[in-house]
Amino acid sequence: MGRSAEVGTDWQGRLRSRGYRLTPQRQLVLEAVGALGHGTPEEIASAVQERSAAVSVSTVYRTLELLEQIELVRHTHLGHGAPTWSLADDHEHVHLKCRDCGGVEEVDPAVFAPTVRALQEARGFTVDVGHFAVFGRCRECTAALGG
Amino acid sequence: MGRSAEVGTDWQGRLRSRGYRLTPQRQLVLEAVGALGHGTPEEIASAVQERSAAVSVSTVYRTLELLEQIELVRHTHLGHGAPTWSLADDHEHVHLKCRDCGGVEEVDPAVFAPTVRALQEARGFTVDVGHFAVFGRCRECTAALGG
DNA sequence: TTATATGCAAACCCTTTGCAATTCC
DNA sequence: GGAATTGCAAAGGGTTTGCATATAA
Repeated sequence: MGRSAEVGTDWQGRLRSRGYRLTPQRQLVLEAVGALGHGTPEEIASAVQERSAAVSVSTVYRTLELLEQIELVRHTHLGHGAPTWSLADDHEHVHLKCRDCGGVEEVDPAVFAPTVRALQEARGFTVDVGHFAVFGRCRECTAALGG
Repeated sequence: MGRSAEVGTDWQGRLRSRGYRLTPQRQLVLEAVGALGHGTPEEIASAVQERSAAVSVSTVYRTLELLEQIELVRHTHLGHGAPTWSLADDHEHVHLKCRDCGGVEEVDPAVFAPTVRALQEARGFTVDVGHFAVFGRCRECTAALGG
């Protein structure tokens, strides 16, 4: 949380080259995602509004969708609530979500390499390991179960 | 879809032994999940209502939660919409969801064995492979991308 | 100038909740 | 009889949409 990342320098070009306009809102959203590291649309909207009062939530949603299309940001589903957004070129990782305590830990995507390879070969399916969290029970909660 | 499964015979005992009551609504929900194979709360409610007109949606939600606690049903998040519920003792599988066409295919959980083992050893994290779908791009959509 | 982007408010989907009436045990 | 369960309707979170206004190019 709060780990900040640099926004890449080519974002203006990525927008322009596809005929999209460069607006203050888009810049602010992109910077907020970078500054937050992870954030829900609500959190991103708050961060943006600290800098510019009246940026609407709809604009945040529309902007995130747009920025995702041009691969500047991505989002992950951690569970029931809102998804969390981060910069696309930030260090990728997989989220482990505990069913009992609700805690989220991060793990290197390399752990999934054998599975990713197997699905590619068996099904021609190219996995995006980070999009959904991995669900289960963490060490502490397993221990607390007393088993 | 629509693949039906038998509801186990001990469900009445599982409810009673924990002090829960046996109600027509609970039986109907459980049977509907079995008959549907997979279903969203909305779909389950519809199926139930064909048999008994005025079973409310709230009851379906409350019942699914209860039946999950006593491990008679389980649910999976396939993406943005409502989760899909199935019988707990039905053949377990992992869902592969395509980012482009939105299609869902099923795969044997055994594919995840190496990853599950690695997470257990490295983190003490016990994975429930079926709870979230695996996201990516299916063979057809990859081909359609033109190489 | 004008198509694109925004703000606002209302609508939307999915789910939960409070409460009075019902029902299982 | 009394606690557990239900139905209803309202509220809740998260997200999308229609439309008039504003603005980047």
